[in-house]
Amino acid sequence: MDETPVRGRPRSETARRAVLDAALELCRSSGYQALTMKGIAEKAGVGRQTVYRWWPAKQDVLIDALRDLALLRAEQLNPETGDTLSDVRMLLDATFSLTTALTGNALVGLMAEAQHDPELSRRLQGTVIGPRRQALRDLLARGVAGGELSDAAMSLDLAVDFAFGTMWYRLISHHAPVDSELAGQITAALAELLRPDAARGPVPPPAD
Amino acid sequence: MDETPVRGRPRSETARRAVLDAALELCRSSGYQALTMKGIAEKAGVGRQTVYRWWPAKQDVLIDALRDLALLRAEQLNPETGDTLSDVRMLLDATFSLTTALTGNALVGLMAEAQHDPELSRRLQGTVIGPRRQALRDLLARGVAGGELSDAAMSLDLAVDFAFGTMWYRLISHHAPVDSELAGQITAALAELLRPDAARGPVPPPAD
Amino acid sequence: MDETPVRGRPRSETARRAVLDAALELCRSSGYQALTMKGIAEKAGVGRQTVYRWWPAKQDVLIDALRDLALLRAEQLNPETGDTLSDVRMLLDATFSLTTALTGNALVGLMAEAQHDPELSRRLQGTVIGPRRQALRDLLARGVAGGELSDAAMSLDLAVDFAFGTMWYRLISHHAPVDSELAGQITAALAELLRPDAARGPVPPPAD
Amino acid sequence: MDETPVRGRPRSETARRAVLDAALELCRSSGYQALTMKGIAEKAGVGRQTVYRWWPAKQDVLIDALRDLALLRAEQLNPETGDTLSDVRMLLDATFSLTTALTGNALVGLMAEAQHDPELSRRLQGTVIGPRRQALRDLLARGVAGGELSDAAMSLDLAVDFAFGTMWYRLISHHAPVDSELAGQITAALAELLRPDAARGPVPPPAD
DNA sequence: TGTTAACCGAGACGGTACGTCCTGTCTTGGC
DNA sequence: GCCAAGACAGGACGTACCGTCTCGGTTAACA
Repeated sequence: MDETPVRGRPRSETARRAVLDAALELCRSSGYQALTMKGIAEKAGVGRQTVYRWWPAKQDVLIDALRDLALLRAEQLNPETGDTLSDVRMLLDATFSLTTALTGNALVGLMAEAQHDPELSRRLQGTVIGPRRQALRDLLARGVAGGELSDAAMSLDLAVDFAFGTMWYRLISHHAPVDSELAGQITAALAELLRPDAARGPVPPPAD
Repeated sequence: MDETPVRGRPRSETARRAVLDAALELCRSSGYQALTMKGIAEKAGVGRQTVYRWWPAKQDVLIDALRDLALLRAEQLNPETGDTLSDVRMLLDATFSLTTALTGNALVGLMAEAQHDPELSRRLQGTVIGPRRQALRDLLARGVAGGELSDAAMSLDLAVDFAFGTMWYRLISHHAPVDSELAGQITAALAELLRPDAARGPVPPPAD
Repeated sequence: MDETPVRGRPRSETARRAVLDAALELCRSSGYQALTMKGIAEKAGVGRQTVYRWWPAKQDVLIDALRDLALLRAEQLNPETGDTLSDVRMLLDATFSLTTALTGNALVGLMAEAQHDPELSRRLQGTVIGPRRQALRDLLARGVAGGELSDAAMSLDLAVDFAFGTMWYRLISHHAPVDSELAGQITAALAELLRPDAARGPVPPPAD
Repeated sequence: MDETPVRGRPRSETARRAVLDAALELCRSSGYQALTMKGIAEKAGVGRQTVYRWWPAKQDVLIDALRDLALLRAEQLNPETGDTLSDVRMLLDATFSLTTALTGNALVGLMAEAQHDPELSRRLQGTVIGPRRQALRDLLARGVAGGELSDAAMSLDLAVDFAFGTMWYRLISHHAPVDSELAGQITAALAELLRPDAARGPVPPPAD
């Protein structure tokens, strides 16, 4: 293979972990806005240049940290229990369990930052948002194909929006927890909305 | 009454409007993170102290700006057309129309900032989030009371989460617009979920 | 007059003095090399920007500080006691008394820095070096014109070099003090070298 | 003898020369302040550790480089032509010829650095300054002993200060060259000041 | 003719000063 | 008293260099 020959002192895994851990912890305790490259370096007991050497900005540190976490718990995006609704519930459960207190601030802060950083937005879509969204949609589509579900009355895209929208809404607003019970409730609601015999109800008149 | 006798030069309405407009415009064009008290003052052509005199922080400027906007369009949170679903749709329409390009950044940025600012969180709940949420819930509750809807299969709170969660999700993620069509789709979905003859389907077993 | 109308908060004389004093003191105690803009600001209890606002680099701070000192003691470069040698001695005395422990480091450091900073070199020549040198040369020239001295055997320029060269040599090398006694000895030597009846001795053959 | 048996790869003379040359050249072209261990290593095409292994600081590199140069041209500190003034002139010539463009920056920079580094000061005195100074003084003392010169009117120490002070003054201030002509002029002046029949002139009154 | 140990390059490491920018406060003159 | 201007103390930014360290490779004297 074209394994580039390593020259010079190899990268310190200790420093890498210390930085990622410090970033998540600081983000949890003080919030995304207060998160600072300098603060990360000091908390991690690491030189400032060591942070900048590997991550251009605090967003990159956080994304790496989140990816590390996700990899650890990447049970599976595609549970395949045979039953579509069970698969849905397991996917939602697994997803919700990633939105812990440790990661909540980071996720919301990153999403906010992405409002005016298209590149960051693209990366978040590609790593954090997109795969989960696609996985759920695929599950539902499989259910439709198998006859368990029907998208006659409601588009699958909107169904997915319902599920993850509720999650984000609660993550942002904190008016209710994002837990396993919510996963069950959402699964039940999706079952209702996509039940095979559903017919689209009468659409209310436009609001003009 | 205790009308405090005004002394000295009265506050300049011109400066006030210039500051609020500058804040929203800068937030729109450069994002919440890049928004700066100094930047607001310069864009508004106003001394820095003039901004600090009336608003302690950039959040306060934005909240005031948003309130001004909302007041302008506060047709009503409670349309009362006689038909619950029509009322719901109108409320959603009115709400969605406030999440324009001009305000989207500000809303999301404020919500992110509120993650670690309980006071800000409280104020947002009291002004931006809470009233709309309560208004929708009240509409649905009235529909249940009138027999048009039923909360047998799904709690009204979760129904509200579906509606506004989808809105926030799209505001954050930009994968689909927040428009009148969405208002119609959500209304239809709510009608389905809360239809009087709905029965809660079998809940899938827990994932553990 | 075109007195520009002052706008905004006026410059703080307190801060100015604190910076100049801190710079000289730090230069004295730790040396020119260790002198730092950051260090100056901290020692002066002043924001870093306040230093940079008025002085681009540490050299500029030092030059200002030295100028302040020199102005305070600028009795006169041209004593005019009637007797040329007395004038010479007074000029040397006044000059040597400026090369205190407080300023020695600064002077030498600045001169060293000027080795590769033509602009700094020019400014030092114009403020610190040149005027003194010119004043001494003028005094000697006046003595020659008055018949008290003669430049037959030795150019006045070299005579000036002898006087100030010895001063700088001792400032740099510290092998002997730069004090009033030295002023007397140099004056006597100059009197000898420039005595009216001096004739240039036989020049030794070139070394080749 | 205690010749430690050399084991392993011997020190690279190539690297040593490259470092010394790079240091002098960088000091000449960019000045002492801008001289950097990193810069030296890179210019020399040598690892940074190779520089630090042999020289603790940039001063040490320069001193070694200067010593190498001096050794090459160490014609002699003690010419012994039989005539004291000729000897003096040859010594000054040899000394001045070392203060080339290549070494001027290094010398002045080192002297400035020595202001607050007693150890460096001591080493410079022992290698660069002291021996030359002592050699000149010895020459003059020999002349006094032989009756060619007299220290009745002026101490030999001050005479030495005149000679080397002028050199340093011009090295620092660049207002005139340090060349063979200067050596001749200084020799003539010393002959005048130390001529056997000189009598100390009337000392001007103290300035106070 | 291997062994072997010091050499050498490269470059990551924890630090620190750089000069810039923004913060929130203050202090002017003018309106 | 409000307003613009702008100086103030403070702190984070991202860059550059410091001196130390830790790698893989090289190389020459010794065995």
